[in-house]
Amino acid sequence: MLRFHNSLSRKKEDFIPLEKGKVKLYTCGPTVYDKAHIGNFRTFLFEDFLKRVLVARGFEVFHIMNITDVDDKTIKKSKDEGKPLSEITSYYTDLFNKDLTALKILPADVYPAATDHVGGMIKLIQSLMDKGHAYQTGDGSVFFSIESYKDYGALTKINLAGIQQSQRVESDEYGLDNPQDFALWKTYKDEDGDVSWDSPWGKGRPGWHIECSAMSMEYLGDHFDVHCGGVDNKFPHHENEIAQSICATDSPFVNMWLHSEFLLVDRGKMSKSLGNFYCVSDLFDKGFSAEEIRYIILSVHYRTKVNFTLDKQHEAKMGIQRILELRTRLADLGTEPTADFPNEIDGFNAALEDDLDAPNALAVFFDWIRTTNTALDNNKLSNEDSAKGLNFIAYFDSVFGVLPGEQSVPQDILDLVSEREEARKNKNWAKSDKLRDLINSKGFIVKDTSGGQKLSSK
RNA sequence: GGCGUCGUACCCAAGUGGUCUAAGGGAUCGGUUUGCAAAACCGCUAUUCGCCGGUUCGAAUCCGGCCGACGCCUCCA
Repeated sequence: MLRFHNSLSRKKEDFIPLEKGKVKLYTCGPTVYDKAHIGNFRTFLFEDFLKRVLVARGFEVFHIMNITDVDDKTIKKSKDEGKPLSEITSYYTDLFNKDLTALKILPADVYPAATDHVGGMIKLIQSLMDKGHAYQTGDGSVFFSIESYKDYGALTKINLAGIQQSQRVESDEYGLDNPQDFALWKTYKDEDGDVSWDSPWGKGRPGWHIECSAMSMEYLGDHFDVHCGGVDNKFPHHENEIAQSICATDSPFVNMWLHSEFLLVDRGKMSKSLGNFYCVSDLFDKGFSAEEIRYIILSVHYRTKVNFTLDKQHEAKMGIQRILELRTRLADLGTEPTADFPNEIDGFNAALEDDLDAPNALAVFFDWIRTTNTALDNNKLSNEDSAKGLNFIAYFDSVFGVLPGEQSVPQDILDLVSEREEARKNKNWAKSDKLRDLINSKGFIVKDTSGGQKLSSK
């Protein structure tokens, strides 16, 4: 039985989907105004891990990730660069997709864009107006009245009386019934340029929170299973989403809220001035592989802050190497086809099912690796055991995605290896060692085993 | 000020009332193996879980205080 820590109850709860065997999943996507950084991808990798675990445990997952392509930041960028909003957002959406693919993140079923769903948002706002949960201010904007929803603050246990008043009061926030009321529809301002839609409340654009409500409901229905995001989205974003969704539909909204913790770099927030601000492409430039990035991030529990440092690459590299090493040993041993797994898979699954305890799952897996290596050393592994082991490794990787694909070896390396073979036959150790160094300098590791030379990439 | 998370070996990191004299990984050193290496395996590295009290037959795990780190309350994942 899968259990997840539900942010609503702050407890681990048994996961029971609304429809048996199927999971409706909504994850907050990027605002496409700039390159996404490694912190953003901590969350996307957590969500990918969640999805992979659900799939591995036999669930059919229907996954929606929105693209926020209209908001203050995108509009500002478009103005600053003097380009149409759509040009900016499609450029950064493409970059985002490239990063997702590069990091082996399984694609969502649909990536709805906010600008394609303004109609749905207007309907929701209308419903809120009709039911008295929303009101229009003097300048034409529409706000949600948090006092109209008695359970407001359930997610973050927010104490409205004690909340610190924002120092800043924007023009469209004049005339609010309650300073914490949030915008559903923002009336048109000159700086919005040509970004506007017509609505029953005049020309304008939607507020941020309403887009997730509209798009999740459009694809997943009023009531669905899981909604994820980073912790910083709990308030106000998710709190507001819950309020407006429930008030608009009079239906329960989301059963299970999962939030991933922050990624820190050098123990603090990333900042461009400190030079510790990394985009995915920056890390690739520094020689990180996608698998190493995944390993570093996934080897820490999603509700624990992860401190990203460049020196963790080595740890990741070694861990991955250890797994690949065993995979090669098993494949070399020979196999007898079987669909079974080693018994250790039970402990592995138990860890995953206990609120995605990846570190524990890794511990179980590495324990098994040691046991299996010992058995191999003692010639105590059958071909069937070997096949089971390979199945386990494949299953492991279907969840973690940290094993690189087979890499072809260039011909010049193969030539050096056969030259070395010749030298070894003649016990010309000096030449053999020299060739080993040369091969090493070209990015490959050669090992001498009882079965001859073995090549692997560094 | 309000809300919240966290502090476990040299480093990373699980565990959250007894099976904990605390998993797993990385690193170091020693050993087996090897032409030498590499890989693999074995051993060493926390009687202790930020500090101080308390509850309990029993606490890393619960409660209180203190110290320290971090986050949200500003359309930042």
